[in-house]
Amino acid sequence: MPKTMTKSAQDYLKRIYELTECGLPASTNDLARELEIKPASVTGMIQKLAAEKPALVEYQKHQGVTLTPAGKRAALEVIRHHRLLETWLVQTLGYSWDEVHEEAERLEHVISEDFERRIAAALGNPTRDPHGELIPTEDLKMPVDDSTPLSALRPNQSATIQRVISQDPNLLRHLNSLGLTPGVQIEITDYSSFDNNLTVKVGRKSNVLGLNITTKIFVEIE
Amino acid sequence: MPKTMTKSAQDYLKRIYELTECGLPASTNDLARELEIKPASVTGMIQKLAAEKPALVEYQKHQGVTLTPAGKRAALEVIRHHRLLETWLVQTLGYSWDEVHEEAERLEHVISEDFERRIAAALGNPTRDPHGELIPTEDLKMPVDDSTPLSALRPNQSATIQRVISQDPNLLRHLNSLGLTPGVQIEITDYSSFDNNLTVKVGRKSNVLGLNITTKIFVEIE
DNA sequence: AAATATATTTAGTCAAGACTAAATTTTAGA
DNA sequence: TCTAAAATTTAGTCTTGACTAAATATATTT
Ligand SMILES: [Mn+2]
Ligand SMILES: [Mn+2]
Ligand SMILES: [Mn+2]
Ligand SMILES: [Mn+2]
Repeated sequence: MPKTMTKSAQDYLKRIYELTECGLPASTNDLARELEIKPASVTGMIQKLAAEKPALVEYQKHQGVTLTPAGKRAALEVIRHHRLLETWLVQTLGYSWDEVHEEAERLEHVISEDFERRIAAALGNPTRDPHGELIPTEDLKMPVDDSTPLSALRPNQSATIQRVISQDPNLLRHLNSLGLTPGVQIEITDYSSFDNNLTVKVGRKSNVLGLNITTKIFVEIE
Repeated sequence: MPKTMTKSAQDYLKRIYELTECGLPASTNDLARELEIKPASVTGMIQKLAAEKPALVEYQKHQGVTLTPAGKRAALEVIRHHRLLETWLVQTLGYSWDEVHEEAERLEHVISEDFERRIAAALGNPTRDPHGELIPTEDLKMPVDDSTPLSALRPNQSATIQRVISQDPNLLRHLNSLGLTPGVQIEITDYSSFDNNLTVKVGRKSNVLGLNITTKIFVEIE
């Protein structure tokens, strides 16, 4: 593995991991948008990552990038740091799930492997972070997630919320106020085919949720 | 205050603070040694810090540097981070006092003010770190330390260890094994004027300590 | 199949922060 | 006080990772 890894390289690899989870290469433009870096700069960094020995990304001009095994390991290392940190900020310092992302984004690059092991052990080797995202294992395998988007459910189905994919603090606070957080049981009571709204019952309260929300909540059907 | 502050600038300011505690300006060479950076590079950075608006250091060629009020505030902010982090790593993650310095050295630059407040509160606003160093207050005042170097004590004097100024893990482990840690009561039973060795009683054990050690332990005389 | 629009890459620039080698002070010794 | 040593600064270079503007390749329309 490459001796040192800059914060920048780590952030690129992490984003490439996320963008290629669907199986397709990550495009320069998508990466640029996610990283908030101009496309020209992204091309430059991609070429550098591809030139490392061993290569961290597989790159062909105009065809996007994918991670090599070494790049994937590096990405999973950062993602493990990030998700353990978020979990730990929530559990031990009383952060709420909408406050942890930014902090973890900076800490993830500087903690030691020792620190990583200590917080993992202190938390009891958790498998999911506060948003329900799976935490890569210590040997850097990403567990498989078999959850379904809430948007795919229909009336009379029951489910448990597994994860919420959003880093938008406002949305997270909103969902929290509705009681829509990982672990919570829900039931679908209505569906409108016109706007794809779902009526979701949590406890004794019901809420009508649009696609913008239901595609971001993933559940396990019962 | 300057908008952003790089890790480098923070490390420079922290070292300048430490080197100027005695009242004298910090020399280029001393800074270079402490920072493990070549003197020529130190000159360059000093000039940059002096040119900031507001200036962070007072600098006259060949005369060394001192901190301006703004530079001192920035230094104390980093030192507060460092010492709170060390305390917290020891208290909540089971680090020993010889393991925390390196980790804190990296974390100190990336934690938010929110994080700082949270760990300070969780620790009960501690006044000293695991080495007994005073922690700057939230409003960035450095408490005064009235402790005496152990080397100044003579037979029949009793004292309590306040702080140990060393970042050398080997020395710290050695002192730990001798029971010479902050808070511990000691008594001087012998002194040799030839080599300045002191015989120090801790509990029921006695140890003969040379100047290399006795100048690094600070005590409160009883 | 052109023509246009979009995406991507190249070329050249910049700032930060380090380094080496050479020049210049300052300090200390004889 | 003059000289040699030590400390410090200057000048010029390098790497990293950004940026803009311009060139080129790919995709989408007509
Ligand atoms: Mn996150
Ligand atoms: Mn990050
Ligand atoms: Mn320390
Ligand atoms: Mn540091």
